[in-house]
Order: sequence, then structure tokens, then C-alpha cells
Amino acid sequence: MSPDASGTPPAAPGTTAAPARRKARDPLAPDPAASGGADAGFDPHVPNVDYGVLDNLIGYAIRRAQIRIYEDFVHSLAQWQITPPRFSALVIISRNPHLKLTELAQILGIARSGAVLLVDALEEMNLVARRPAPGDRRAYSLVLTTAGRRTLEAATQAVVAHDAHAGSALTEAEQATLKSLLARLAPPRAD
Amino acid sequence: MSPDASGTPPAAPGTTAAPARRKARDPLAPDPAASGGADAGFDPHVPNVDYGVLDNLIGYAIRRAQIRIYEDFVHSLAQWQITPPRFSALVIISRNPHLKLTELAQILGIARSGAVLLVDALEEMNLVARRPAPGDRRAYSLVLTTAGRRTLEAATQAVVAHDAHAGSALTEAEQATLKSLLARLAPPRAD
DNA sequence: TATTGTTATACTCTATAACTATA
DNA sequence: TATAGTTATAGAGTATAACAATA
Repeated sequence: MSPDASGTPPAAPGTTAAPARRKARDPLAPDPAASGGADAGFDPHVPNVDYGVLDNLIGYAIRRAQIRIYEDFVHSLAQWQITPPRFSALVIISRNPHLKLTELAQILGIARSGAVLLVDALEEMNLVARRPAPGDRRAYSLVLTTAGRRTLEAATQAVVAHDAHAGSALTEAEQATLKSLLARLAPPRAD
Repeated sequence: MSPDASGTPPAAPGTTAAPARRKARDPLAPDPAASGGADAGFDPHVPNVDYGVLDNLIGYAIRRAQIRIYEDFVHSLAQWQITPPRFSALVIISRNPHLKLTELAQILGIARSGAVLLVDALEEMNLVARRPAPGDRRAYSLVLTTAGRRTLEAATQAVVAHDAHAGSALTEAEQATLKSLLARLAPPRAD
């Protein structure tokens, strides 16, 4: 079809100019619902803008809150070169020592190959060690190093402090309510 | 340094075997806090696993809820080949016609170049049209096509239905409370 | 034959920065 | 000189699938 055949005619032929068009790739050709896409930013809530339904959706309220807090989270961990997934991994390994890579992957909800990369980075930073798993020479037993424990402790303090800041506008009771309500949200439907 | 010099010695030389190590790239070398990284999955909440601090953080409660709802959201839009950012764009353009690309980008919280791609896709799907902006031959005026209005209407119904499902475990009052609490969360700090 | 860790590959999303045509 | 839209490029994150060693 012709360049501007989008249902609306080219308006006024005298004032109409505008740059040239090209065609775009299809971001969801192979599998619409798969892949780790994370949506665009979408926190701003610019003044004088009508957000329509978006403002009525629980999902968007949660998303906005998530984005806002995530920023803070990332900042508070940046000084240790720790990303959110790395923090999660450290906490999980700390509280559940001797996990195997596959188990860690399951807990974190990522692919095994992703867990390998994650642990690679943490091991290179000397925070986590792969020890031979007793009784299975294929597997590793993941543990924190001394430096890992120390770093996790410091990072945890920072994270907790920033999380407290995020919730500082709410009373303790309200924070508890919020967590409880979030936890009670219905899981995805099957259809 | 040698392959396994990670702070912990090779345990027992008799039982120690385990695959070979290599080095990993650094995911946050250029700019720790930038880039659109979205964290790994992390919804599962596997039984018999100690999540430590994570279970006490508001940020993680929100993140889990977000991931859970997001799935549903994506599913409900997949049949129209509409992704969450596309849906946002359609709603914003619908409620605020004649936006320029740059304005749309600001509202969505994405880069101008991203907005171009987004609108490219929507235009190719014949849902959005770029019309010449009156008075500025550099700019476009974004509007929904007839098909765009129709599709948005249908998609909105689906989204609202699924959002209602997500909140179905809560009473109306509780849903209102949840939204209110989320909206009151403190914004990120400056430091 | 199944599983553990690994690797290679490909794909998506996003940002940065350079470029053009206007203003 | 600044701004709107565009383009190219590069980076991070992820998944998939194949592979070797071991179970």
C-alpha cells in the first residue's frame, strides 16, 4: 500500500510535508507472549495528560510503584556493583546454602544458563564460591565467601534503609496492609 | 589468577572434580544505574525456601505482584499483537490526540527513538496515523485511525476484565485501598 | 536415559549519539 | 542555535538448544 494510507487522507496538500517513512520490524513476530520484555518506563505521570483507563487499572498502579521503587533499589546497590538479580541470588544463597545451580535458577525463576552467568559474575567478584557437591560430581554446592557475607550484610542495610524510605509515607499498619493486599492478588488465569 | 582462586580452597582433592571455569562479562561496566534492565523473573516463591529479607521488603512484594499481573496483561493483549507499551501508547494518543512524537515519548518515559519505533509499529498495523502538525513542518500530530479506535476499545475491555480478575480476591474497598497506598509511596530520594 | 553445568546463538528492548530538515 | 524526527549502533538480559560429564 502507499506510504500514508492509514485511513486518514493527507490533510491539506499545501502545508503537508513531513519526513519520509520507512518500515519497521515486528517486535513480536516469533512469540507474542514470551521473552523477558519489561515494558517501557511509564512512571512519569506527566501533568495535564489524560491517562484514561490506565489510571483505573490495579496493574498500572502497581507498575508505577514498582518502577519508582526499583530506581531507588538499583541506586542503593550500585556502589557494590550489585544488581537486583545479584542481590536476590546472594540472599537466597545466604539463607539456603549448598544449593545447586539448577535449584538457584528455579528459585530465581530464570533459565539455568542465566544462573550460570549470574554465579559467574558473583564468583568473579569473590562473593560466591562453587564447591563440589558431596555425592554428585556433576553438581556444585553454592556458598557465600567471607567477603560475600560481609558485602551482603552491608548491601542489605542499604536496601532495607531505602525500602523503609519508600514506605515512609505510610504508617507501619498501612505498610502491613499494603503487603497483605499485594500478596492476596489473584494469580493469572489459565485462558 | 588460577581458575578456582575465589577465596575458598579446593576442598577435598580426592572428591574434587567439577567442570572448568571461564570468565564472565561485566553487565554493568559502562553505567551501573542506567539501561532498561528489568531484573530476572522472581515470582515463584518456591516452597521450603528461605527468602530472608526479601520477604520483608515492600519493593519485593510489589515486584512479585507486578510480575504476576503482567503475565495476564500480556496474554490479554496478545491476540491483537498489542504489547503493554503499545497499549499505553494507544490509550495516551486516544485521550490526548495530536501529540507530537517527542511528547508521547516524554509521557511514556521512553527515548524519542523508542517512540519512533513504537509508532512505526502502530502505524504499520494501521492503528495510528502520523498527520502533519499544523504550524510546524518538522513535527507530526498523532491520531488514532478508525481501526485504532476499534481495536483499542476491544483491547481495553479485555484488559479491564483481566485487571478485574487480578483484583477479584479483594473487595472493592480493598482494591481502592491498595491503589491509594501504592500511590502514596514515597518517590526515590536524591542521594 | 536423565540430569548438571556449560556454551553458543539469537532475539527483544532500550539508550546514545549522530544526522536532516526544519524552526 | 535549538528542536522534531530519524537512524545506526551498541549494550544488557533472556531464552533455546545442543553438548560433555556424570548419574
